[in-house]
Amino acid sequence: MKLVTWNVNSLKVRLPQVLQWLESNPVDVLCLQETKLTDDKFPVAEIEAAGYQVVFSGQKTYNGVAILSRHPITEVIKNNPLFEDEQQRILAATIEGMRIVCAYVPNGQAVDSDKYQYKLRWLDALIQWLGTELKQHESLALLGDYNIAPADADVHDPAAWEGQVLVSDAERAMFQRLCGLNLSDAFRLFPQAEKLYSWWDYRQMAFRRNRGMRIDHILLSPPLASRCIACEIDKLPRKWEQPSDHTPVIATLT
DNA sequence: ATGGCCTCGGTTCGAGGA
Repeated sequence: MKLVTWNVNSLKVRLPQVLQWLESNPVDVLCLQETKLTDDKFPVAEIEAAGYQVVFSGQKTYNGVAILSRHPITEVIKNNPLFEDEQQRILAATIEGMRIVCAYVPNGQAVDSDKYQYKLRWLDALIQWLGTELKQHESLALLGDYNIAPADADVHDPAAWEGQVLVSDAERAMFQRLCGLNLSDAFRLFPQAEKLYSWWDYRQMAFRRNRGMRIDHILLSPPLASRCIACEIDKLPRKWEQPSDHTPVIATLT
């Protein structure tokens, strides 16, 4: 069983890459963020032709999430019922007995901005809601672009980023509260090489210099964590022409 | 020192991302 998250930064632009990646990486569940498509423009036919069922929740220009699955998708929820939000950032569904939550956490822009306060409120509400979801679904996976680098090991230059958005104490405390729901960071269940990241800025040749951050995560509740045998970041699509600035993160379960 | 890119909408520049 393979569960994947990938912020594609426009599915309109990246659909060929998503299909190409799936061809060489057949997976069970693929959560996408930043589709940037209204639902009427979502490429359902192309994705179904590739052998996947799909649910999605989008809006114009910004945000937008989708879940692709080899298996039947049921109990779909769009957005957090505890948090009034015009932005389409959450999609939850039950697949093969697992509660799959696809999340695009707000970026936050800067720690002194309104968007940062929105990010913290959004995360607080997510934690509240996941608490209730976990009571109903023992096997839960939260996959997505968290826009949080949980520790300095997840940041190419911790000193330069200290206190900034994506690494601030308040954001990291939110990540720890998520883990406090008894969710495990799949990536850290295993020994990993140093300086592995999931996002690199398009500017400054950041990818070539490996100046990145690990901000895309897969958190697993205990029954799924105990089944998890690997978690990897696939850097290959970041090397393609016209790439997303994020790469897929893959958890393999027995 | 600063910003350096990409996407979108809608026109050729601003907003947002991270």
